[in-house]
Amino acid sequence: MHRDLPVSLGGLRTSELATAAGVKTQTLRYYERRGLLAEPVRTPGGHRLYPAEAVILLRVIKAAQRLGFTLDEVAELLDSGRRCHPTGALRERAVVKLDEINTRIEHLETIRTALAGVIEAGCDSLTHCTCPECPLPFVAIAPIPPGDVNLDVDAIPSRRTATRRRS
Amino acid sequence: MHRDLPVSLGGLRTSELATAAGVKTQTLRYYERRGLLAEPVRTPGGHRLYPAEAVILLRVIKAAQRLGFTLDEVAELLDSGRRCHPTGALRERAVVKLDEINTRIEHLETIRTALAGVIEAGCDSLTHCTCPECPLPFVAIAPIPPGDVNLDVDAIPSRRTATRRRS
DNA sequence: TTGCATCCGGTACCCGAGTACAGGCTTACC
DNA sequence: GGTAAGCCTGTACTCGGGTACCGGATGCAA
Repeated sequence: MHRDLPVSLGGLRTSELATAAGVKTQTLRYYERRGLLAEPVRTPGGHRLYPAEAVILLRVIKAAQRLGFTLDEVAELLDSGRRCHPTGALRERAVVKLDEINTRIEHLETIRTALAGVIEAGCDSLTHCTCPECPLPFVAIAPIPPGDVNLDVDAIPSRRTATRRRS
Repeated sequence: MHRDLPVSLGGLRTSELATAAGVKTQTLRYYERRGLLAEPVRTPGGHRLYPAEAVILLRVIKAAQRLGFTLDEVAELLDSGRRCHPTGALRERAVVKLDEINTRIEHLETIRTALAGVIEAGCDSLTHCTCPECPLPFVAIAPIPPGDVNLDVDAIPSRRTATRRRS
């Protein structure tokens, strides 16, 4: 292998990487804190110098986000990908995530149906609707779905901070 | 009209209303701060005494939440319902909300398709996938959908606080 | 060498819908 | 009167994914 073409003579500066990956410079430091980006080499003065591969890594992170993974999950997937030979980790995660997405779609479809009913019936007030056979009281029967309209706060065991470092 | 049956002799205590409506007592005070619940009468000692209708109001709020409305929207709908004769406000809001819900469902369906593709192809790593014709790079093409997986932060003009009082 | 752009770490803040806790007061019952 | 339960206000915290701002240091070109 020959040497790579010189990339900004020694690495990418924070703003160069940010521009190349389409994120803000603050986001890079945020990802570093979260453990998604390894701490890069520094100049003698303390400025970060990223390797060219960092651009690809950031694209991968964004792709995984688009698939519905949280940054914590992305970090874990990247970690398990680094540590060992290919296992089923990604696949398993994807299957679980798919299930999650399906559940959320179902909840939203329930809402859509109820909302369409309210529109169709011509409801004109939450409290004193004058429409005949008003469906509003029946909306009260269904539970409030988690995760979409209201934030889903169950299944969160450990307290965490946005400024934590990686384990 | 005869007098209502005595309800706890003068009104509902905070915990009585909370229990009757299926919410926490703190939530009642939170709703009061948000302007969803009017400030109730107090005992000489400063304890809140709610009218019996408050239970119904809370059920209405919960029903509206189930339809996908935020508390701000619910507050507005309740307000416009109180101020004037039935207008199309609720209907208009519901139509807009329905559109919102549909958009979110579409985003989630895009994610679902991509995720199913990843599972079907048998991807085993985010960074070094060994599967043939890996779909992962193509995931990078679609934009990150707002509102669902990542929080939607556009279209927020005014700064607001959770502890504000109603206007 | 001067001047300006960029970068540094640290902290605080945003969204929504609550929840949690501290320290003090009131109410109700015995 | 004593005591326990409930209520009060006020503040801080949760989730996730970043943003915004600060004072100070560094990098680079003219």
